[in-house]
Amino acid sequence: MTEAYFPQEIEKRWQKIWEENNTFHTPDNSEKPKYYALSMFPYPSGKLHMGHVRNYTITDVIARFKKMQGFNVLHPIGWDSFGLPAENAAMKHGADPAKWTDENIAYMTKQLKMLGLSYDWKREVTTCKPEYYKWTQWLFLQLYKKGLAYKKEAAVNWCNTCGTVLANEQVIDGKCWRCDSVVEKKFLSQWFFKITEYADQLLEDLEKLPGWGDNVKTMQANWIGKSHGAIFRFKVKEIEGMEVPVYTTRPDTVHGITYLVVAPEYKDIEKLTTPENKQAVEEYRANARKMTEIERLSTDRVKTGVPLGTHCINPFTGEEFPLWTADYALVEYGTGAVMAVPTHDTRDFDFAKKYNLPMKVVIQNPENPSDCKDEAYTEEGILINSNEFDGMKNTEAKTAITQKAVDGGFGEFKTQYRLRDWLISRQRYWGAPIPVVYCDKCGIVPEKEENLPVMLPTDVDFSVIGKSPITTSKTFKDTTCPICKGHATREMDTMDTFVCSSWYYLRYTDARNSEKCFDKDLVNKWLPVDQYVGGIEHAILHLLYSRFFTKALRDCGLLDFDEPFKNLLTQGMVLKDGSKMSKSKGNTVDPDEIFENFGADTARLFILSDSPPARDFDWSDAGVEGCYKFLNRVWRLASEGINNGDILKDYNFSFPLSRENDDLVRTVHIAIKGITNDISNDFQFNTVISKYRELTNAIYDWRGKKGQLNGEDKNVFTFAVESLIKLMSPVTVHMSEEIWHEFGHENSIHDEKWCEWDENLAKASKITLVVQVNGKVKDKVEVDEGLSDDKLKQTALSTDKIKELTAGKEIVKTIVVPKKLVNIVIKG
RNA sequence: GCUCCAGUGGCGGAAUCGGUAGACGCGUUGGACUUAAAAUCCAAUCGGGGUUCACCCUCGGUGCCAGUUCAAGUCUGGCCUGGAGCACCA
Repeated sequence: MTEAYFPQEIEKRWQKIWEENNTFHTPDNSEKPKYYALSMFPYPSGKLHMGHVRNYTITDVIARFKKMQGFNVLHPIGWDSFGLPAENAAMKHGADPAKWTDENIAYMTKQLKMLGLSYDWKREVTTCKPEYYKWTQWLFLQLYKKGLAYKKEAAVNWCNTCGTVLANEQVIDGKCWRCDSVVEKKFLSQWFFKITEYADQLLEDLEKLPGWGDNVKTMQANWIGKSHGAIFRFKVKEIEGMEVPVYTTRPDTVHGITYLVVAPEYKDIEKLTTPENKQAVEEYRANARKMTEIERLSTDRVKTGVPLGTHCINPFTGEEFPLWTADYALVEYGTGAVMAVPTHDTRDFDFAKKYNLPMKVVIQNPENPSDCKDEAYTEEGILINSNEFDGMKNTEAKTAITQKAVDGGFGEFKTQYRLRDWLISRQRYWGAPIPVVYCDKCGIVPEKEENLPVMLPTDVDFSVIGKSPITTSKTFKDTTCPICKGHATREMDTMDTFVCSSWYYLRYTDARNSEKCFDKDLVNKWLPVDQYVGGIEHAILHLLYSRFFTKALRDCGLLDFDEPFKNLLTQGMVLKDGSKMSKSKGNTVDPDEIFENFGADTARLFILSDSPPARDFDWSDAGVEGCYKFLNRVWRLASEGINNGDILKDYNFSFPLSRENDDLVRTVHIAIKGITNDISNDFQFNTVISKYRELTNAIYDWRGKKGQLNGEDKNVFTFAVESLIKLMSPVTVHMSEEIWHEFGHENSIHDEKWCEWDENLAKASKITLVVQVNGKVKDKVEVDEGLSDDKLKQTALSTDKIKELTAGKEIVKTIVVPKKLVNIVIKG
């Protein structure tokens, strides 16, 4: 065995052998229990970045560890390959998005293989290939049949730079998630998925996910935004038979209403406007349309509005109050109208102050009454000025008042969600075409399943500006109606790429099936994913959509489970010099360079070593070198062992051993136990790696003390080094394999069983007893493991130091913590 | 404003149940080897004070203030700071 460690040569060689031997193929039929380890699949942007390296290394180590523990592990990879960057690149360079995408996939595949990842490449999926998007379209049709896909005219988010609409989830701070441009509102007819129908399930089933972080779960819960309240319907005084319904979470304040607000886009607003007010209202509405989302939704903005001239009647009091329009009411939420109680709502208060509208206090804290002149009182309290409800606690009044409305026929209890339906149409080329046609006679007609896939046309002109390139195709638009065979035109929009990524994890179970989306038995056998690993940026988007898809497909009879991802690990970002790696900051580290200079094993080891997976990780060049040195140290231990004849082909030793050898064997067992627990317990790879180092240090120390090794020593030494190599094998996949073979083994170390430990050996023969006086450490004594509590107490009390400290003092009590510590409580 | 997460040496971070705070590493300093360098190895490294000064003793220390306890980084209450998410959602 060479004395020097040459990772590049070793890594290339083993990668080739593994590929030839099909080492990481996953059989569908196996006696072993299944384990599905999954990384969020990449967008083929061109090259891997360190975030990918971290993500895939974490999942790979988990997959390998589980495999060694005896599971049949599914660990697949694929490409989320539809999307704007390919199309933008095509427009810029006049290339074909398909070609651009294929080239990127080819390059990144090479990089993934260089990282030594244990993927079953036979299950690779690529969402932009017809054999995949055929099934994306097929699933769309299933949702359509279920009434979960529908088209409607709505106020939607429009990104002018990307030239397409966006889902609510893709608007961050009023800006496009991709290009950061300010998003506008447009009224367009678009395709939606009815995710709101699953709002309650999506919320409640979060409780079925103890393996998800609280941060992700609360983000989803907040996004769904369930609230309890009431609908009240107010008669319009001036218009016979006309009513304005409002949604409120504060029915208890209904006696304090002094005006009512409808959104500028409210459907009946023109009817509700008197001729005298028409001009002002029209101007206000036009102005609101012009404003961006950001301007409109800014909370710091001074509220504005104009009166409509009409009035509503409060059915609880008979009072009349004016109707206004103001853009602080949102047309998409609730009923689009708000009952305003300035005394008990800060927004209504601000508005009422500005326009000098009346206020009426109806809730009061009896101990500290407020007149609500300076600010709204939004806390709990007792009702006043509320007729028969006076004196009631407001929490109880919510129910009582709503009940009165129910009984009177002018209201009901109502649960409301913030979640909106998922807008999936995109006015872009590089996506899965929505498989519907518009027939001159039959209207909207879904494409027949046997006609799938609806192929993306290739005769398109990418140089067009201001419209989707797909519209330039001469072959795509005109078609025949599947029902009447008459003339029809195809839907020109494609699907949001998040639709493609909402089901890819299902396709891996049966990736090559050309007859079906997936085999039902296979999908139910492999799913749910046992461990999903990816970035926190998908906390709402991809993870919420996938959960919705799973539930919807379950209801279509395609799946037997409710939740796709049993455990979720959201890995932290990879930072450099304290900030996120990015091209614009110029602080990126190229994985290729690291592979070339240090090898993939060093990269894998380092990316796991310094921080727990969920935390951000600061890349440091010194840290990489430190890991490289450590691997050299392990390599030397093995190569010197072989070259000196200290490594035996098989080890074999029996107890009792000499003291030092016994200690080393115990150290190995302690390491096996610790490393196994650390991986099993939230994948604490940073402490796993520190334990690799501790074990390595211990073996070095032991050998340093021994000098020449005798027969028993060689057996123990071989056991120790071989255990170390095996424990490291999920991380340093190539080096461990190389050393394993140098030690004379014929099989792959990756087919080996994980190391086991003996509980009796996984502890030191001696323990350090800590002796405290009044809770402060005063002395430490080496004692044999397994002494009784009484014996420990006696030992503690009999040391010179403790005798001195306790002399002449009263010992109040003595607490013994078995195998650890004695605390002596003294007085005086 | 609301919600969640975090706060430990010069740095990344350790510390099952409340039981030796700072594992392991990075960095720094000193030393060995060497003509020299690289590599490697050894040692020191939370702060203040003391001392008979390689040992040792003592006090303080996990964002802040209280509390529970024989014992608190860990539990409880109240704050402060940073990060993330949501935000005119009635």
